[in-house]
This record gives sequence, structure tokens and C-alpha cells, in this order.
Amino acid sequence: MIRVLIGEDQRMVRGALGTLLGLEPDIEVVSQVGRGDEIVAAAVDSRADVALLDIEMPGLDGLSAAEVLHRTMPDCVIIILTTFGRPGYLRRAMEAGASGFLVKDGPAEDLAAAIRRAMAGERVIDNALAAAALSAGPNPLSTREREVLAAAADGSTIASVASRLFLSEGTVRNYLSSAIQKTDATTRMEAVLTAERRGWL
Amino acid sequence: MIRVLIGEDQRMVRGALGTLLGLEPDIEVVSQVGRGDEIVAAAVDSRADVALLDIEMPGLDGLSAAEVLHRTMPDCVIIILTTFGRPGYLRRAMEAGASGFLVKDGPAEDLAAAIRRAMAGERVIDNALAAAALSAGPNPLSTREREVLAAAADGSTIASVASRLFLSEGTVRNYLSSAIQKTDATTRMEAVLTAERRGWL
DNA sequence: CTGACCGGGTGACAAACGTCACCTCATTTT
DNA sequence: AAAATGAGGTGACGTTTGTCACCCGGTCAG
Repeated sequence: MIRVLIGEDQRMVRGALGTLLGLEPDIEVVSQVGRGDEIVAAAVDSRADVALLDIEMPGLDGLSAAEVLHRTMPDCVIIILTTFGRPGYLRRAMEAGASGFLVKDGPAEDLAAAIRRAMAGERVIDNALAAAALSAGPNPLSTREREVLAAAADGSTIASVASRLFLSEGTVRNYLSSAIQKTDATTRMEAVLTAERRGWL
Repeated sequence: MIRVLIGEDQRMVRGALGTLLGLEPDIEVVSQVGRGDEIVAAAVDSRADVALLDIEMPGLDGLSAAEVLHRTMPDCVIIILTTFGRPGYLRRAMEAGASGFLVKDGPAEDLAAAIRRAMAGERVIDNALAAAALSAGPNPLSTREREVLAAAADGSTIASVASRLFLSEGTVRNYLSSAIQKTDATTRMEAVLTAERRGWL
């Protein structure tokens, strides 16, 4: 019997996935949580073999949760199941020790199969996404550029970003400018959008 | 037996909801589609009693699909099931002839109950959302303002928006300016973000 | 030690942006 | 019919933004 934990914030989806997996003869859903910061405790408590995690979650995002969980319970197999197949996410998931990465666009039948294969020690990665990740290459943004772009992602002005990051306005402009060029954009907003889409955040 | 159609673009969620509903003794899932522009044909084909529709879908969004469906099959009960409980969405859904509006954050058990109640002629609306919709008030943006803001939502420059909409740049600036003020923003981007969040698009 | 190199920071400038005061024109009000 | 209203459109303005050339302080090869 494979003991599965589900971490997913949308209750309806969580419940539906739970019943779906519960129908499998060799799978048992032992825990369901809706917040990232409750995952580790729940996994330990329920002695889960597999943790099925969404990325978008309140409290703590799924990737960070995966990282902590992997350090706490190295034997627990982690599978990321998310809406957005962003290459950057895949990379971070692998670094966090995940064994699988599926997108919700995939066929529902694959889910149970993926869990079994991951339990058997295989790496399970959505094909289309793997290809995209290979062709996309690594995140071209430097740390500072990412920070500044992320701080500007809510539409605040350069002055506000500068004061929040304790930088001069000119500096912020420069980082944004280089970020804009690296994302092939012409506007701050366009840069934010494509950076998010590619998982460069 | 209640004949249900599911319109939802994420295959895994669609499949999971399908099995979940299929377990109910009085519910039968007669059709599952992943694109908005296939919904009407599928509903007619399968003679569905209830259409359960997500909003975010390729081809045609769920709200527009609901509108067309309501005109084509007035007897088909429409329930919107979506991730984002935006007041503007709720309003549009009601205008499109929907009988129910649920958010995916709600408990999974409510789904079947909601379908039965909607079939009985009741209006089924998520409580928290109904309250939010009442307090939020109607969309303050004029048609033109919405169009311009939507065209600027991808981060393109004013010049590009102007040429796409066959307007002078000055005019575009004005509409954006008033949209910015009506959304209590100070930046184009902030305006887009809050407008999207409130469902004013 | 020196010189090249690179991430990080600064100043100057043209272009784009947000705001305002104003115009046009159809519709409504009286 | 005249005045008032309000949405849509234009021009001029000060400010913010994006870009560029340049400066600083480490690090690393020779």
C-alpha cells in the first residue's frame, strides 16, 4: 500500500484528486493539507511514502516546502503537480529533491502510474515540459536583477522600489533596464510578464 | 439521473471531478470538454441537463460560452466553477444566465449538492463571494477604458496600443489615466493588476 | 604587481508616460 | 429650442522611465 499525502490549496481539486487516488487498489491517501507550511508536519505525522504537491499554496510555496520536506524526510518521494509548466519551476523542483514533475494539463490516468513509477525510484517528468526546459536554458537574470524585477512586479514606481531595497533610483533603473533587455522586452511590465511565464521570477 | 457536462481545461482536474461526480448515484457525467468553443456542441450532442464550466479555457472563455449556451439551450442549467472568486465574474455569470457560481476553494462535497439544488431551480452562489460582490459594487470602468486597459495589459507601449485600437496616442493616455485613477493606482501596471483582481478586466 | 574582467552603482539625456484643461458632438432635461 | 450633461477625443506640460557611458572595488590569470 502506497501512503500518499496531497498538498493542494483548492479544496475542491484536493478532494477530487483524493477520491480519484483512493479508488486505486494499491494507493491510500493518508493526509490532505491546503497550506504549504503544514506539509512537513503532516507528512511526518502520517508517515507518507509520497507527497504530491502543488506549487501555488498559501503559507509556503510548494517548492520551498519540497526542499524542507526533502531534508526532513529524505525517504519521502516528492512529486510536484502544478498548473504552470515553467522551466524555471522544473529546475527548482529538481534542485529541491523532487522525483517527479507533472502538469495538471496531463491525463488524469497518468497520476497513479506516475506515483508508482516514482516509488520505484524512477524520475517522472512531463515530456513536453522537459523539452521546453532543455530549449529554454537557465535563468539569465542575476540575483540583483531578479530582486529588483520582483519588487517592481506589483506595479510600484521606481522610487518606491528603490526605497524598499535601499538603493538609489538610478541603480534600480539600470537593473530594470538590463532585465528588460535580457527578457527581450521593451517595458517593465512586459519584462515582468515574460519572466513570470518562464519561471524566472 | 442528472446528465452533467464538464467544461474545464486542465485534464487532470477535469478527470478527477468526473470520477468524483460519477460516484454519485443520481449523477451521470455525459460529456467532458477542455475548450470553451466546444461546449455548446457537446452540450447539445449529449443532451446535458447541467453544464459545469470553468472560466479560464482556451478557445472561448467560460462566461462567453455560458452566454451562448444559455441562448441555445435555455433549459440547460449552468454552473460556473472557477478558481478566482471575482465579483465582476459573478456579475457577468448571472447576466449570462448562470444558475450557480462556485469557487474551487469550496468543499468538494458541496459540488454534487450544488448540482442537485440548481437542478431544482435554486440559485447556488458561494456565500463569501456573494458578500464580496455586494460590497464591491459595479465595474466603474467605461467600455472604452476597459478596452484600452485590456490592450495595455500585456505590457505594450502606448503607441502600440493606439495603433492596434486606431486611436491617437493622446487619447489612449487619457483613458489609461482615468482608468488609473478609478482603480486607485498610480501606474498603468498597478491599474491592470487591480482591475484583473476585481474582475473588471 | 598588473591588467583584464565582472557584478554592482552613479549621472546625464531623450523618449515615453500621467495629468490637465479644453474641444466636439450626441443625448437628455426643462 | 436652449441648456446641460457626459462620453469620446486632442494638445501641451512636467515627471518618470529606459538607455547609455562611465566609475568603483573585488578576483583571478599571467
